[in-house]
Amino acid sequence: MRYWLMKSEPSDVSVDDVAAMPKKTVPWYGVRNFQARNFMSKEMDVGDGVLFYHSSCPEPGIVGLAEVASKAYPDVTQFDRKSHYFDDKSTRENPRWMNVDVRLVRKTRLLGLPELRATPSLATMRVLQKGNRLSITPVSAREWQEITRLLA
DNA sequence: GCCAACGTTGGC
DNA sequence: GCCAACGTTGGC
Repeated sequence: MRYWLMKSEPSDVSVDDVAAMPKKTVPWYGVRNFQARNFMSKEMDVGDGVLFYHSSCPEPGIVGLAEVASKAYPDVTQFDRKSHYFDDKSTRENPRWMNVDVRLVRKTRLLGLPELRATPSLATMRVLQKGNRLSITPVSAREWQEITRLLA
């Protein structure tokens, strides 16, 4: 069992959007970074814990607890010419991009960036490091426990 | 809108 | 394989 932080732009897919989905499940499409892709395709397992994070918005931070709900499979948006995420280097035979499904377990209060930064036990979190841009980062068991405690 | 940080591309 | 140029992310 591992833990992850996954960023989404709420103007694209917000925690409320996912809460409104059937089964509260969404394909985590649009990841176009090899390291983040590899986390999904090589390291995630069904049932792993996920911190649902809103980025590029007025109040960035953790907004929900979720879980990995499927193994990785080809991201359909890479084949869609009309999609912002279309990739002409990708073919059905050799897809470059994969995604897992993520199921929202529960929406939480906003645990915003300032509060994360103000919590000494969370100083190790990748998302708090200067210059971090990765949209998917591993979270340690200790960090996960501290965050679920703050959200209890 | 600014800018720091980082990833990718492509010429050599 | 190096590295400059360029593009993107994402907080502020």
